[in-house]
Amino acid sequence: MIPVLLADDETLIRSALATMLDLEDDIDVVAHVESGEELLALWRRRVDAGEPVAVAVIDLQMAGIDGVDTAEQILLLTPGAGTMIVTSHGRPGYLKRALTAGVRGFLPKTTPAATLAAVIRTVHSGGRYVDPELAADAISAGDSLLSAREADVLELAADGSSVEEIAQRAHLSMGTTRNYLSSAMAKLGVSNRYEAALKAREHGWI
Amino acid sequence: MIPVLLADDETLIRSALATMLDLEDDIDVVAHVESGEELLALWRRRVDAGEPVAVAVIDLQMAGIDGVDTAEQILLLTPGAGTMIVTSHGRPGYLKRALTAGVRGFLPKTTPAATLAAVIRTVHSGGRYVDPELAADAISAGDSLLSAREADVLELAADGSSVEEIAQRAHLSMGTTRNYLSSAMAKLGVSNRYEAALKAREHGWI
DNA sequence: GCCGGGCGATGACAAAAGTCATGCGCCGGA
DNA sequence: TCCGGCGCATGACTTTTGTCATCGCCCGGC
Repeated sequence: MIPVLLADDETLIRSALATMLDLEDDIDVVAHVESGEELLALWRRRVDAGEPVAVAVIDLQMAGIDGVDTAEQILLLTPGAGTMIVTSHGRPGYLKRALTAGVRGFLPKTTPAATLAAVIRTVHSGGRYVDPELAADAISAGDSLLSAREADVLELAADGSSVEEIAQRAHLSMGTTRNYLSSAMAKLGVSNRYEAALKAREHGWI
Repeated sequence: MIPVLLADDETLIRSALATMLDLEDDIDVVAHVESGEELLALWRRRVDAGEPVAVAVIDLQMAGIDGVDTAEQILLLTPGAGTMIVTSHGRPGYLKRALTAGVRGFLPKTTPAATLAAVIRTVHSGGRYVDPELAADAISAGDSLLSAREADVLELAADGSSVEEIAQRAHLSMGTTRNYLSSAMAKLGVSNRYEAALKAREHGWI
């Protein structure tokens, strides 16, 4: 039996996944929780109790700490632990972040159900699995064109702030802020910061 | 047995929900599909074959026609049919749209799993169920402040288009477009269209 | 029958946003 | 050591936005 922990903030989905996985005879969903914090607490408790969990299946977007950060913390506690991310939004940037953090499975929620169990087994036995389409996207997307400051400023621009607000929040002058926005827009091939922010977000760069 | 049809574009979620619902002994998930179009086609086929489906459980956000539109079409085919919406994003505007369309169940995906089956039974027996929190939000949110054109124009502004593009797509002059944007911004209490679009979206008004 | 409000448009103006050239300091690689 | 790139900043300039006053048309309610 593979002891599995499940984290997803959508209770309905989480319960349904747990029910489905429990029908597999080599998978045991020991618990499911609704946040990264709870997952970490539970993971620690199981380790301390001498009943470690083998694989954590984590939703990418959750309130509080997100899926990748959660996985990162788990891997700090238990290097080589089996962690995998499940997500609705398959953005290449997240995949890259996840793989860098040491996550061994990355699946969009559009994956056929049978794949999930299969990937849990793969991850449990030390293997890796990344959704092929996402992998292709990530490869074609390549690295971020944006410099660190350009990305910062774009991120602050994403909620519709004025240059003045962005400048204040980034501790920059307004002129500098506009320069960064301008160069980010040029790199992304768009003509205003909102499009730039949207595009950068698509690429997973901010 | 209550014959149920399930539509959600996330295969993993859809299969998991189907598996879970099939464990209930009075619910029979006759099929699950990944789009509103497929759901409609299947619904029609079942009606023609004399084996009508009792309840359609539909995800709100899908590629192609969305959950509410799908439900609306179903209710056109089979007035009084049991339709319910399940969603990740509980925005009050959607709830209102859904109820107006005749949908009898509206649940966020954060609902406990047991509720889903219970609501299917409620809807099947002619009742209604709306998530209490969402209902409260919808009541406090109130009606849209925006006129039809203001909402149109804001929606077109949401992807970062210039006034010129918005004007073209809305078949308006640039001046008129700016006037609508301006009045929408005033009504929403913000100082640019991107903030306005974000705020309107939060309220479910666009 | 009149009034208000939505819809559509103009024109003029002020305020943001975006562009460009240019400057300085710092760091890291050739 | 020198060059290039990044980070940060100014200033001057153009374009795009946002605001406002004003106009006309049509519709629905009083």
